[in-house]
Amino acid sequence: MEYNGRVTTEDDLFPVLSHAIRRRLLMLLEAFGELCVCDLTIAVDMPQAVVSRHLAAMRAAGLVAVRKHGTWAYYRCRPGLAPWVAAVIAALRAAPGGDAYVDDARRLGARRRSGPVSCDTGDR
Amino acid sequence: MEYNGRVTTEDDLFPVLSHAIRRRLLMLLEAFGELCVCDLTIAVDMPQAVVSRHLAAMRAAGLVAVRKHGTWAYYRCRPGLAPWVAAVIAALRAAPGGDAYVDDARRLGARRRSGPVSCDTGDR
DNA sequence: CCATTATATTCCATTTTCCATATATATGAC
DNA sequence: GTCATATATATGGAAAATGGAATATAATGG
Repeated sequence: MEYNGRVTTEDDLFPVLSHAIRRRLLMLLEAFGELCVCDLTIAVDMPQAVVSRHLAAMRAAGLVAVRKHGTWAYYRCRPGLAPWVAAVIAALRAAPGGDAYVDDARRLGARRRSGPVSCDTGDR
Repeated sequence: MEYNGRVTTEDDLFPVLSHAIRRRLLMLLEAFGELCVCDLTIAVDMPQAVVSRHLAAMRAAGLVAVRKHGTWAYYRCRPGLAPWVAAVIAALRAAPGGDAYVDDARRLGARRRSGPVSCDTGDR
């Protein structure tokens, strides 16, 4: 149940990167390492169902992996991405729309600095 | 009339690269430098209207530029692409779907080697 | 002028994507 | 067991992408 998703092809990667929310989620996971859906929902300020559906698309494309612990689902960038996929993501980080990522990280960081949250430990 | 299209953003680039025909057209333009629509139509083996519409989308996204001479329209990769865009395209070249590009280039090369064609010179 | 060739665009039907909303599932607290 | 929370999925409808076919535009040759 650790690794899920397939090998990422062009037909998987570019449609996934075509949506701004999915790009923002990807940048957040790269910056923070591992995040649960509630963190991501707060960061991008979108309904939980929307975030969950976009994460499912990213998982189906082989971009992210999930680890489930208790009620929470912790998403992270899938390790061992093909070099060409990693290169595209690296290039994305230098794209002009970086302001959105900064705002997202700030929202998330504010929540984290306000004290530990339930999903930080996985205990409840 | 030389430079057309806008600065390419993430919202432009990734939808354009989401379609296999557009990726194939881009790889062909990178490999051959400048090609007219009739060459590209033969290379990807699709109806001319389809090729023309995809090229229009790539031009609107700022990825390619057109030079018109006589009846022909010569498309090329737009010079001066933002570094992050160039990096994505370079990564694309290393993606697994490269077989299609090889076939396209072979089809086009066969036409070229069979003698000069009208659109090579721009004369008729 | 007319005919031909190269390219672009329009119209229509189909498919896909997206969001909002509601609901389902699962886990843990009590 | 009930309740609350976290996450996933289903449903319905709007918007966009796509291809096929036909047509429009534009340039050239005769």
